[in-house]
Amino acid sequence: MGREKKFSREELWDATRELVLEVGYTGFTFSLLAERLDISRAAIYKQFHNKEDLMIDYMVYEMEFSIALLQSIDANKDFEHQLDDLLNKMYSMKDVHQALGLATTIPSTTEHVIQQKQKLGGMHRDLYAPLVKVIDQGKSEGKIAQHRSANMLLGFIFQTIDVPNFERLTPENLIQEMKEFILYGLIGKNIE
Amino acid sequence: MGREKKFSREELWDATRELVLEVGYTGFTFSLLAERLDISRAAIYKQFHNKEDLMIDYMVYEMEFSIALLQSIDANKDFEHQLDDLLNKMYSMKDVHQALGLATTIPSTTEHVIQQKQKLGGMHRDLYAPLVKVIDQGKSEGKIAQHRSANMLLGFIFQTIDVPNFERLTPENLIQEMKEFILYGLIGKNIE
Amino acid sequence: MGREKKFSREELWDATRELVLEVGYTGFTFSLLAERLDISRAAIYKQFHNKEDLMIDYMVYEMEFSIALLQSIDANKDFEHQLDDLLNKMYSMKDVHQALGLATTIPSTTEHVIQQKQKLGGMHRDLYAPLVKVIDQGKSEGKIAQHRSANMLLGFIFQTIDVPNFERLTPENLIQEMKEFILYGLIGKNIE
Amino acid sequence: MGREKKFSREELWDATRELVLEVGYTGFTFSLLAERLDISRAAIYKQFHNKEDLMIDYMVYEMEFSIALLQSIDANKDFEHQLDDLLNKMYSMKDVHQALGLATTIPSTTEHVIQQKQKLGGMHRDLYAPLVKVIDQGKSEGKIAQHRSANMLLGFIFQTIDVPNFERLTPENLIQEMKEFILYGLIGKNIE
DNA sequence: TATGAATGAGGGTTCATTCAT
DNA sequence: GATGAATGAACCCTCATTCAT
Repeated sequence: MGREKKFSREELWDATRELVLEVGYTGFTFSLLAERLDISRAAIYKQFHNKEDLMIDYMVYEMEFSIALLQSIDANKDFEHQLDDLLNKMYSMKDVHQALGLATTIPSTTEHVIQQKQKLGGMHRDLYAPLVKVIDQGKSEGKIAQHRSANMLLGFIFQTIDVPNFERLTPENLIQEMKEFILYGLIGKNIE
Repeated sequence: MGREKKFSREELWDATRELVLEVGYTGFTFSLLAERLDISRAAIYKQFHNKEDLMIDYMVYEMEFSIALLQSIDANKDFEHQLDDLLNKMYSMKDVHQALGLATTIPSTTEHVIQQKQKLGGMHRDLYAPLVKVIDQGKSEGKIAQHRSANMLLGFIFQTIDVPNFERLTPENLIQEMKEFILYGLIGKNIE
Repeated sequence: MGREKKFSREELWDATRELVLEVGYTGFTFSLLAERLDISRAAIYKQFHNKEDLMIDYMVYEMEFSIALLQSIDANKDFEHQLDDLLNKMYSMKDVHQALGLATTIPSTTEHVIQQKQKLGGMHRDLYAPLVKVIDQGKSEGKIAQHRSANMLLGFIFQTIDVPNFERLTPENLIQEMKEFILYGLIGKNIE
Repeated sequence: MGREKKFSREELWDATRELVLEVGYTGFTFSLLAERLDISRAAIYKQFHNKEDLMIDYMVYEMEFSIALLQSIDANKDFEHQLDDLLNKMYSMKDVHQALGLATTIPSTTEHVIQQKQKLGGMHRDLYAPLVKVIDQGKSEGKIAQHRSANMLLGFIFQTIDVPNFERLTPENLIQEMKEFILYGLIGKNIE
């Protein structure tokens, strides 16, 4: 009963991601989204009470995906292989990660947004958990000094992933560069 | 003769910087700027044809300041001291640097914006020039491998500077952490 | 055979009355009505082509009820007792009467509305008929001057019923005040 | 400096009054108002932050006018002449009075509205004050019983003024009818 | 030159109404 | 007959920009 939906959640989130990456959070409008999905603005309002509700739900969706992705890192491999895996996966979610950075700019006007923001806060820990394990593996292998803060190191890694690719390296080469920098810094491995 | 300007460029740029940091590029409006300077919006329009023109000019202004700052690094010191100096200076322009990051989001609608964007591209090189010298110093001291791309390394450094300070370290400690990561990566100095 | 109706007319008019009194005519929406009856909006549209059609039909329904109520005034009692009865009954339909006042604000867009508005006009006479009898009784008892227009006097009575109860009198006291004013005006009975 | 206003406050309030009487508070929109004044909607927003602010200010304006009008009743005349004067003046503000009745339906969303509502409350007393004097005059002349509540009686008078003119009497005759009803009620003067 | 006033385009949102199952 | 989904028109409001003094 009732007629068939013209657009699925999947389609909606895909279009949302595209648009957020193209025009940013403030540039993102229901008009644009509706146009891209070839539906009316009102149709979206049937499912989301307002723009903020939609955006925060989108972010939770992306976060869940990211968590699942990072949780799939094989904890049985050695540190270097785990790091490889980690960097590849983080690189694949690079764009989305930037979009998620906008979460902080969503004003908390509705109860729903407040709740979802709290949820996102909790998910942040879930996202970091597998990464902390990688760092720990590094420490247990004696590769990383015990005293270094995993959070800080992960912060650096996340930042490094977002480096602009001015030199237009291939993803493989770019990731290789990142890996070298992340592991050994400016000084590099081969020196001294 | 004629009426005296009610506001100087200096005041205007200061107010612009404050506002951009407070509300972001999209939140930045002529209304806000006029209010802060206690002048009318129309007065600003006399000097800048539109919002984008003003923003791009502001960025050129900040870039010039940044270039001057980074050019003041003493090329006679050794690599580590230069790097220290570099990081401290970059840290002090951290916020502005983030604001500059918004440059990419300015749509190129007017001829003026297109020209200034090109100019900014050129200035980017000027900004990097003193930094490349630091890297070169590192290479000449045998600290950095010859084959590594200075641009890439600088990109990493810039990214690292922007790391979020979740652990609320003091600036001194934060810079210390950055330095260690930038120099030696995850692996760190004391290992191997 | 056919699905059973999920809601009766009675239920629908009850819900309509509640809502109109709560939110007014313009605040009244099919969404609210559907929600209160726990059915879909479309189900209402099956029975009423549009909002105005429903509202005008609702008013005819209320009018019929009001007519029946006022017709129950016992024409055999004397003037004062009839007036008592009248005021009590009018007071009990006070809210609905106010709601009916909104009828005039319904735009006559459909043929149905136009017809029903005419019907309402006719019913207005039916509503007034028993009241005119009360006035006539007053005249025949020599309480009311023959020359006075019954319609006009009834208009005054209806207006008086709607007086705002700023002093928060009990209904009994309020009705008593009304009665005194309606019968004797400002000057009052006990004077002269 | 700056260009000349295309519309004065006076014009704006006149157009507002017309529209409110034509379409009611909820039917009143900035679009309609702008169209009638032949200006853009945005021009109105320059002067009033939102619809409610405008409406509440309009009501204060009308209230001030009404107060001035009623204060001009000559307190030295006798009761009947004062009442005459009163009814004539109230009749002339009949429409506005109906519009003022809508004040209660304005939602209090902004601070400004809340303040103005309080102000209106105070003005209500100012409006009633000269009327209470008329009642008092009636009492001192022995025309009105001492125990009767002036507020209640004024409520009745206000209601009576709003009676619908179904019989299309001339204003003079209508006022005459009102006066008779208000003074002597149904029973009338000449009886007993 | 600086200003107050005015404007048009566009964003967020609601609602009466229609359509397809 | 009942439903869920979709729609377009209209509303409130903001903002970049222009105009006339």
